[in-house]
Amino acid sequence: MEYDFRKIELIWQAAWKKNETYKIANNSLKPKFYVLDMFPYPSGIGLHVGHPLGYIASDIYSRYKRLKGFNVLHPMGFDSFGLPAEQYALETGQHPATTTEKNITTFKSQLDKIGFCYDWDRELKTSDPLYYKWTQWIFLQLFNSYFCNTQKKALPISLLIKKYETKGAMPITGEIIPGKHFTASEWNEFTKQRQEEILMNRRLAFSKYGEVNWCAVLGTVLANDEVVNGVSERGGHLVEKKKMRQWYLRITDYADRLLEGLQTVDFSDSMKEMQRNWIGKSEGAQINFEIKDIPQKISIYTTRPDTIFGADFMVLAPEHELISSITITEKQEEVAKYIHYVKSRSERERIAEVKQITGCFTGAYAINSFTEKKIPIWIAEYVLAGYGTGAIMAVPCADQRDFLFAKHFNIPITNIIGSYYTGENANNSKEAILENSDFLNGLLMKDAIGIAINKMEALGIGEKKVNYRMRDAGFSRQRYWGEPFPIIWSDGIALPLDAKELPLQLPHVNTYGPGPDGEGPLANIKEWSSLIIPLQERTEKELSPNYSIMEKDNEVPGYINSSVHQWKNTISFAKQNRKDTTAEEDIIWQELRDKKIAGCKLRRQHPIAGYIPDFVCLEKKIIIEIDREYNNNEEQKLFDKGREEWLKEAGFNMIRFTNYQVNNALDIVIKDIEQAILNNDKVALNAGSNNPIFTRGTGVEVKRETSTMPGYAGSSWYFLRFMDPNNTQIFCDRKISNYWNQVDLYVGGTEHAVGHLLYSRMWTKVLFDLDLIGFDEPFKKLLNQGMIQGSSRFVYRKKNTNKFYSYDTILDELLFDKIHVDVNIVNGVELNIEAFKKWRPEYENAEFILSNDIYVCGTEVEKMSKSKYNTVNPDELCEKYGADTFRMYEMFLGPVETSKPWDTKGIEGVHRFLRKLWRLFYDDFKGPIWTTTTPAPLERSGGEAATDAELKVLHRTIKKIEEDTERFSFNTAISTFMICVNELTDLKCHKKEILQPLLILLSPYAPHISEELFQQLNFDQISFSEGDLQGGSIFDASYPTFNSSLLAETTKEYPVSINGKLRTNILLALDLEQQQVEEIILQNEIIQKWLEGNPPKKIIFVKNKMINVVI
RNA sequence: ACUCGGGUGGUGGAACUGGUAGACACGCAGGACUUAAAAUCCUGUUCGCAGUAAUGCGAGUGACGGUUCAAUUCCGUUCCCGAGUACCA
Repeated sequence: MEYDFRKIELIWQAAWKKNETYKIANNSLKPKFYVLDMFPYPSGIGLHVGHPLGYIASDIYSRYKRLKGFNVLHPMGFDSFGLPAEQYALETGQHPATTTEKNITTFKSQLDKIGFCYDWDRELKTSDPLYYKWTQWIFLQLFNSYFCNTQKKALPISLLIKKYETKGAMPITGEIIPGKHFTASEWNEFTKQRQEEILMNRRLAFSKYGEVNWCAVLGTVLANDEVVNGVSERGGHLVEKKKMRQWYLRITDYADRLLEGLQTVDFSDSMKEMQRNWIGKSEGAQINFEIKDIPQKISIYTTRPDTIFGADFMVLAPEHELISSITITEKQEEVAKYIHYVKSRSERERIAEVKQITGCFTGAYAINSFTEKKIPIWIAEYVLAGYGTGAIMAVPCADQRDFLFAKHFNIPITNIIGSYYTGENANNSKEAILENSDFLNGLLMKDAIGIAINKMEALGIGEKKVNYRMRDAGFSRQRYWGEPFPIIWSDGIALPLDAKELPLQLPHVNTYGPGPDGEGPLANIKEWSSLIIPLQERTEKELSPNYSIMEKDNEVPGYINSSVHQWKNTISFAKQNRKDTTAEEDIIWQELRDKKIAGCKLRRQHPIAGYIPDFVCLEKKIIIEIDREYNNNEEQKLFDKGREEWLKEAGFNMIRFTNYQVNNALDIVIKDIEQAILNNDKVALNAGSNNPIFTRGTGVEVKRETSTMPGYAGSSWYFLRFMDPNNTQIFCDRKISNYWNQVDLYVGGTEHAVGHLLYSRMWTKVLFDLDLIGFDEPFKKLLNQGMIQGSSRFVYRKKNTNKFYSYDTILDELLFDKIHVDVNIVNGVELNIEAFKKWRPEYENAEFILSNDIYVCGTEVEKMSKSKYNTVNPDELCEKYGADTFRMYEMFLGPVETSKPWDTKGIEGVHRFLRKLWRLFYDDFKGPIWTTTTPAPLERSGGEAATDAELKVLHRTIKKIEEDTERFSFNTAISTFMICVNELTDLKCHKKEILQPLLILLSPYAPHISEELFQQLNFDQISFSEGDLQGGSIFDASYPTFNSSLLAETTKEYPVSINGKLRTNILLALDLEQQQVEEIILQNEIIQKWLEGNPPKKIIFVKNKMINVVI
């Protein structure tokens, strides 16, 4: 019997699914282990060979841990909100929900072919309302919390309000600053707007005016990475900064804790470093300078307060707010000109011309409080408005940029560091002894820093200050395909929705273009965003319980509205309706007819009072309506509304869907229906009826927030939802999150180093502070996967001809067109000429100039991408070699963390290994050849016990595989398997005693073949050929235990070196001591040859290692 | 420019706290089986020199230098490649 991997893999994948082998319980006596892959975005292009690398690594580790006796959580889901789907929708008109769903299906089928052990019952999609309900809920927690600076943690904002009401906001020491401090009674006198404004300054999720990249031509706001060199990535249109109301997360408050937390997690040094750089903490001083003749003060930030006496000028950022008030009259024109110049400079120019020195003097002078010295105040673009205070004191002798600036504008330079300053360059050393520095004279600079700050604090002119480079995280996007904010704006006040009003669903739209004034597409849907309800506009008639659409309405199929006495008529209409259905109703009915949701049945066209709903759940009193075209008719809308009100009084809630939704987002429709029935907490799910307005809005200007949340919203907490994915009461049950706790192993690429990882770390800390979870770091250990690059192939066509020259015949590449060729039609570097001719019609008649009868292609390592024709599809490899081979080859390629180019060629070697393994069990002619000493009833017998040599091979393998898997060194583990199989083949070992433990070791790496052989070894033919796992899966076997005594040796082949250079090997007993060894060594012929009769200077002997003779 | 990684055969890579450099695999060369091919198996394969050969000698982990009985591993200088950050005061 041959190794038929196609058949084997299909059987076992189906069997594992059927037997729920990967289903994981939330409670177990076993210790827990949580392995997680970074949330993938389901792109439309599908997987290439680079994507599964990390998934395979985490899969191996999960299976290994399971065998080691852990309860292993290893889920998978999709970060399914995001721009590409929306972009695609803009281009093709297909709804993002539809394309996303399609992509996920493809993605999943690709993953399944590789045989991962995901518990698919826990699958998540961030765009699923049942999921983003909780994203919105957590947002509300952030909105309703503030960071307490004394306790250094998040607290409910209600505590802050209480404090303001009773104590106000007063300084602990020092003066009251108007606008910042207030008393309790002042607070209570403030208008609602003012109070909300103050609270907004403390909320962890807050809204303020911020700058966005606005592209007038595209009429939309662009993300930073959509702006390249100051123009839009698409189309190259001009992008300018525009102030708009935006949402932010106050991540800066968590900067210190994010830094401290890094010490408790096991991330790579480079990863921690990146995060530290991003946070960019610096300690220094904020110093206030008086301005000559002007009452205001300039506040500057510096990390080197010790150099204050070397401050020869001040520099303000061109955006600094004091500029207009300090500039003297004579300089005003010049300053205005300079500011205009700076504004006109595009981002591109500013970056490109970093070295160019520009600036402008304001004519104003600051005063050094220690010396009363006048210091000129300049403006220059090298000072950034966003960092520190947007103003610096320039110390040219100690800072290179200040130095260049001073030289350029001929500003005299004061030397405070003696010989450390050469006049050629600035010197930023902290080791110099200060001169010309008043009370700091004679001090070492690094000692002077603290002394200077103390003095400034004592004099009240400055204070110690910590600065961060990190900014608060922008949290709104003017886009459609994201979570809507559960926020209503009413007269400038942001009102949160109530938790029970969640999820606030994304309304379905037909166009995805931007809204007015840079708002997102949602702003176009007035019936969703605008919440001014014409309550008073409704007529008496509509509100009356007896309201009905009269006889004429009978013409409208599907809708009958009558008073009670028309009941009989109604029933016969209902019967008729059941026959005359619409296509959309049929679609829904197919989905729901036999499904019992929460034990409830759904009926179709079942009369309720005088009304015949499309579908109704009588038990839960929920009506489902599918709206058709005529429901958009204004008159019809009024009728519908009245009907809805009336039914509500009868206790029926109505949810509505459009035909469009049914046709394009059926899964969401079904899910909504299920949830409405499951919850039955009177939460109306449909956007139109989800309306908090009656209690909260003032009715003047009430509208929903039309921005949506960014991609990282859903991915910041998904690892928690995986623990308890179906909970309808809370985002994750506390008992369950206590059990699973942190992610023990998190696998993913470095591209998420600062974005996703920082955000999810912050969210975790907030949830921890609010006592919603019991740990404050999400990921205990991070394993970075390297990128798999593409190895591109090129053909060379002589310019203006159709002649292709083999790469090694080419002398001057410039005479040729270098063309990417599909790597799948190249074998190594040899082009498959026939396939190439068929590849593109224009190459059909191509001529080839060969070398040694073959066409050699050029090669280059590039990013793997469709456009470079260097992608390799995992499906094809699984088809050709099997998933086990594919998995092992990806791992065999090298360490998981390093990037490397893909080369399919080596895959044969791994495949050969699996076939060789198979041959330990099966002979092509003889069939099964394994033997056992203790045969099961149906097993072949007559085997002998394993020999010492065989046991040694096995146990050496156990030891090494365990060590290597434990340290994620999968490539060396695979080598070890190869060595083991090679050795067992040499030993002609076919003993179950040896082979079965080997299969268990191998099963995390090659699950299909291992399961197949394991079942064959233990159970009868009939059961395993059907994929029957009655006898238990190999994944529930227990891991072989390593027995060190089997490896104990009594002798060793010692390498003997002369002066460190290996000369010979000598077999010695391990218990020999130095002296005995020396005696033996000196007898050795080769050693004697090298000694040439002289005695050795020294003999170094390291037991069980080596011997070195020094001569 | 700064910070962090990394440079080992024709290729991917191995060598764990300094102790036999090149495991394992690809590729290549030769051979066996076969009418032939595929598949499979066997042998060789860091480079140079000498030898029919077993083998011996020399060089060798980007380059140069140092520490050490011994360095791919530790230290210093330098070159190259990759990643991240970028006027951050």
